[in-house]
Order: sequence, then structure tokens, then C-alpha cells
Amino acid sequence: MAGGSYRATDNGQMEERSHVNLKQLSQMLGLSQTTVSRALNGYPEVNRETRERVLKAVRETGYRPNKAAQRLATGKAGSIGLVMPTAPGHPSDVHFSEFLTGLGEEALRHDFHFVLTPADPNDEVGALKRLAASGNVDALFITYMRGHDPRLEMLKSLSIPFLVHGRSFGTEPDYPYLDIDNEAAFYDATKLLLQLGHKRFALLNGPIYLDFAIRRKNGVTAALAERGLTLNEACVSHTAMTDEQGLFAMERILQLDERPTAILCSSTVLALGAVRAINQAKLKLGEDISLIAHDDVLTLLKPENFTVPLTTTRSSLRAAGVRVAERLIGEIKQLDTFPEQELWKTELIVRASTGVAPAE
Amino acid sequence: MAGGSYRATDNGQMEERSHVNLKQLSQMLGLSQTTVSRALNGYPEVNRETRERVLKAVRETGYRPNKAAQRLATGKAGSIGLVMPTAPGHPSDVHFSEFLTGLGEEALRHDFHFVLTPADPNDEVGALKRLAASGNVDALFITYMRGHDPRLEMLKSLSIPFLVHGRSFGTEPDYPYLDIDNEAAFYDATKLLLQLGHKRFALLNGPIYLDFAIRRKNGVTAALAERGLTLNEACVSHTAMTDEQGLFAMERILQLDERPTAILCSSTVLALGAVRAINQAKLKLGEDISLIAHDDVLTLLKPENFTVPLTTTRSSLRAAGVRVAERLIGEIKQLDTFPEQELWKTELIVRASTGVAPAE
DNA sequence: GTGAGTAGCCAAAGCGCTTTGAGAAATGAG
DNA sequence: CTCATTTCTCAAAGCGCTTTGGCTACTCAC
Repeated sequence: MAGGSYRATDNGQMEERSHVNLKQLSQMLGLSQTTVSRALNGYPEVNRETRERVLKAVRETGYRPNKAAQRLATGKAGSIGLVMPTAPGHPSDVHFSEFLTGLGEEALRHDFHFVLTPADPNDEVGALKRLAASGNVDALFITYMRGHDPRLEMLKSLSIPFLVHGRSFGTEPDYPYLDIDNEAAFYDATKLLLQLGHKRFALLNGPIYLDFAIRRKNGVTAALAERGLTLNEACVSHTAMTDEQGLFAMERILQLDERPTAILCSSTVLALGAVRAINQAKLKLGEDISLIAHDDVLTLLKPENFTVPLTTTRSSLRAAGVRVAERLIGEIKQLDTFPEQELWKTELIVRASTGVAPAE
Repeated sequence: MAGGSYRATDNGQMEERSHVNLKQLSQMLGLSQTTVSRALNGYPEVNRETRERVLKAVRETGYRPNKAAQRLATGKAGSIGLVMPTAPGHPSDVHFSEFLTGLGEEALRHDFHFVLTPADPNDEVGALKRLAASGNVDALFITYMRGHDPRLEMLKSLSIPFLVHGRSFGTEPDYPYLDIDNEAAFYDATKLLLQLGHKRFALLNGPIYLDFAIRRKNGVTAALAERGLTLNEACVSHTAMTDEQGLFAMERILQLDERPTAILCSSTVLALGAVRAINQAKLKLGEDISLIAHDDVLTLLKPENFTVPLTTTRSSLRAAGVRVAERLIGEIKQLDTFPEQELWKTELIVRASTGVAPAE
């Protein structure tokens, strides 16, 4: 009994060392592995007293079932997999992490974890396949949807549940998704600007292959079309969602002959750069030029904190993360059936960056 | 042979369905599981021809070993675990995600993935324990180190390799870490400001229980002490690293009677708020007041993009992520032995936000 | 007292992989 | 031609868990 302290002793004392396994535990208790397992997993055919003894022993030993073994035996692992788009030089993305925070918040409540596979944006299909085949995840989740996204077919062929954040333009919407109504958001925003008398519009958008970018542009175009206006392609930019790109794009657009008076931005991050360009050009935001940005409710970048607070279309990316986790976990646990497809409306919040169009 | 297309056929044809397992694969090939496994894992005692046949079959079937089974059998899982501090209402943290991006970048190169366990910041010890006991990770990594961090003892008692990002003030440094020299960074920054003639200093710091905050403060104090100066506690704030907190803290400090002329910020995020407060007070940055911030090289917040570019102490958080992953993966694969402890120097980069102290 | 029914427990199979310990075949030495 | 080596391959055990299919008592009704 002397020697290594904290080790199992003959009288069935607990040990502090980490790895007790089922077998050892059941031996200590003089029970079979079956019974212990059942006691732990809440099966009814275990005597109340026995169960309590087991639970007590678990507490004392600090026993934790080995997840890999559990996974192997059940096929469930309590984890959801996602692909983290990255590559050397690929900028870290605040949008992604805001979303991740939401996922985490919900996963925490259910003792789930994620398996993050970093992947080159060009090999997401492969990364997903690997993740699914690894047998390490119960469900998959994808985002940054593209038009005609090739990942959808792949996911549908797998037998593992999945959920899409966003949609894939040009693909039959026969998959479970959670998306915001991007088209309506930008339609409404454009409409507001039209009502303020603006006629010349610019759009600082995300990469054109991304679904949300396509839909937002469509929203703008549709609203303009109702007034017989069109969107000048020279006033549209499709770039990565960074402030620098916003700056460059805006600088370029401000040099055009027929300078637009109304700017739509796909993110407050782009707006950050755009506003800088506007300031540098000595233009007054909300007077000389109006701007509406889409606000993902990023922790770091609050539209109300801009020198001139920004008018925005708002939808919390973090809340979307929470919801995605909720649905995915629910599905794995086979709790409820959720609506397959959700489309969230955005809010249009008017602040100081929008004003009546300047006189010609 | 008719019926389900894409299924294995007698002649050993490939199948498109995802889950082929070792047993099936070896049967197709007329080999034992042993041989196939060895062929795949690069053991020498396999005939060259046989190995090539195996590899070919793998390509055709899309066979992927089940990670859970592999894990169970070997004890290695190709994954590193980390705790993601989160809670409902807990703000998403750009610093964390910048770091994560670095981790991902390196993990990608080695086909590793992470297991992210979200945890309430108050239960990180518990979360780590769970993660380790789950048997799902090969190594652990912790960050947001605190003074006398309780997680260290716990990790040391585990048999799983780990790496610390940061250090724990007040604890014997007998654990593997990667840290930047926070004290030197802030010592140097303070010294620069002293040379410019500043006498009254303020420090916008992170939460005082965090190691880096302690050390940075020490750096400032040390530099001041050399000139017989002390840091007025009213001019020190310890807050979460958000721009809003930076704003509030700076507003408060600017109202003090003996207003400081030199500000040190623990992050460009805090600086973002601080600069806003300075602007609102109609003070000229770099003239009326000087500011040096620590720059983690956040994608979104480049000090050179501030209206008045910021003087900074710089060290890339992302690069740290890469390095941490590199070391951890190296250790798991037992490749090289790395230096146990690394302390990176920061760079002091002078831009426009620092200037000669205003005349009294 | 007998048979059906139930409560509580267990032994053993199986999840898909790696690895140990041998065995068969091929090669080389004497 | 024989025996020792080397080369390649395999059967089987084991990783830690869940789950199937009993088995043993015990209770209750008739």
C-alpha cells in the first residue's frame, strides 16, 4: 500500500491517475462490464442501488469512457465536423470565428465538441470526405457556399447528417440549410436609398462565386430595375471581405466620372475600408455619400461605433452558429425534427450614414 | 451483379460508396488484413509489388482507415485538442481566431485536425481533463495563461504531451512553452516614450489575472523606475480586450487632472477604442498624446491603417500558432526534439502615433 | 405446487484497426 | 541435398466500449 500514492488499492479505493477503464471499474465493483455500462447510460434494467454504487465509483475514480472506443462501438461520437478554410497566407476571417463562437456556445451545453479539419479552400470536397470517412464525426457542416456548390452532391451521397449554412445558387434546394434572406436584405437597403433620392449606386461585394454575393447583387439589381435603373458594372467590386480590399475598391470607385452617391457593402469589414477611402477623399458620409453595410454583428466591428454610425442590414452570425449547432446536435441525438430549411429575415437599421441624395 | 450500381463486384472492381473497411479491402485483394495494414503504414517487410497493388486498390476504392479504430488500436489519433473559451455572451475573440488560423495552417500540412472543446472560462481544468480522458487527442495545448495557473499542475499529471502558449507568472517555469517577451516589449516601448520626454503614462492592459498583462505592466514599471518615475494606478486599466473597453478606459483616463501624455495599449483592439476616445476629446495623436500598442498582427486591424498609423510592439499571433502546431505535431510524431521553452522577442516599430512630449 | 412473467445480471460478440508471434516459401552456404 | 537465413505473409489477440441474447432468481396467479 506504500509506494506510488494515488494508485488503486486492494480495498477498491479510488485512484487519482487518469485512465481507469470499464473493465477495471467493473472489477472493482464486482460487476460485469455490461451492467456498469448500462448503469451509466441510463438503461432501465439496472437496480437502483447498483446504479448508485456505480455512479459513486465513477465519481471517485474519475472514470471517463474512452470516446474512441465509444465511437467505434456505437457509431456516435458526440462531435460535429467542419472544415476550416485556410492556407498559408489565407487571412484569418472574423466572420468565420464569429460563427464558430456561436457553434461553441451551443455545443458547450450538450457536451459536444468539434473536429476542425483545416483545408485548402480548393480541396474542401476532399477534406470533407476524409472527415466523414474518418468516422470521427457524427455530422458535418459546411459554409461559404458557392453557386453550384460541388460539396452538396458529395454530402448527399454520404450517410451522415449535414447542415448547410447558406445556400447554393443554381442548385435545387433539396438539402437542409439555414440561411439569411440576402436578396431581400439588399433589396430593402437599395430601396431605402432610392427613396432618399439616390440614383447612382455602387456595390462592394464578396467574391462573386459565393452564394450570398450572388443573391445580394440580385437584390440590388431587382430594386433598381423597379425604378428603371441598372447597376453600373464599373461600380461593382467582388473581393475578399477585408478592410483593405474595401479601401482599394472604394478608392477606385470614387475616381469614376459619374461618382455613385450610394454605396452598399457586403460586410462592415469592407465598410471599414470604404469609409476610410471616403474620409480620405474628404467626402462627408451621410451627406455627400450614403452607405449601407451588412452587419454580421461582429464583436470587433460595431456599426454604431464608426465615427459616422452606419446604417446596416443586420443578422447575427453568432446566432446562426448557435442555431446550426442546435439543429445538428438535435438531429444526432434524434431529439426533434427541425424544419429542414430556414430563411432568416434581416433587420434594416437606419443610422447616420444614410441621407438624402446630394443635389446634382 | 445487377442492382445497386457502384458496389463492389466480384472482379474486385472499385466502389464509389464511402465505407470500405480493411477487411473488405483485404478480401478483395486476397491478402490478410495484416499485410494490407503494413503496406499502408510503410512497413518494410512488404513486397514492393504487393504494396503497389494495395495502394492501387486504395485509390480505386477510396478506402480511408477509420480514425476511431486507429485511435483505439494505436493510441494515436492525429489530432490535437484545445479548449475554446466561450460562454453565452462571451465575446468572440479575434486574438483567439488569429492564433487558430496559424494552428490550422500547420496542421493542414500534416493531415492533423483539432478537437475543439468549448468550455466556460471557469471550468477549463475540467474541460481539459475530459478532453484528455476521452482519448480523442494526442496532445493538448493551452493559452490565455494566468498567474499561478491551475491547469499546469493538471497537465503535468497527465501522460499526454502538452504545450503552453504564454507562461504562468509565479509558477516554476518547468513546462514547455512558447511565449513572447512581454516584459521586454513594454519595457522598450516605455523607454522610447521616456526618451521622447514623456513623464505621465497610462496603460490599457488586459485582465490582471492574465500572465501577459502582469508582465507587460512589470515592463512598464521597470522602465519608469529607472527614471525614478512610478505608474499612477489611476492611469492603469485592466479590462477585456475589446475596443469598447478601450474607449471607456481612455475616456476615463482623459478626464484625470494630470492627464497622461503617453499611452500603452496591450492590443490594437484596445487601441481602436482608445484612439476613438482621443479623437472625441479633440486631441491630436502623436502630438498632444502618444500611443504605443502591442500588435498581434491581426488581419483585421493593421496599425498602419489607423488614421494616424500606430507605433507598435509587434509579434505575429498567427506565426505563434504555426509554431505551436509544429512543435506539438513534431512531438507526437516523435520527429525532433524541440527546445522546451521559447521566448520570442518583439519588434518595436515606430510610426506616427508617437511624438515628442508636449510642453508642460 | 406449477408455470408464466419480470427484474437484475452476465458472457461473449463485435466495432475496424494495429501488432505480435509464427509459418511458408525462397534463397544461399556448405 | 541439407540446413540455416532471409523474405514475405498470415492468424489471432487486443484496444475499450456497447449490445445481443441468454440465464438465474424471484414474484405472482391459479
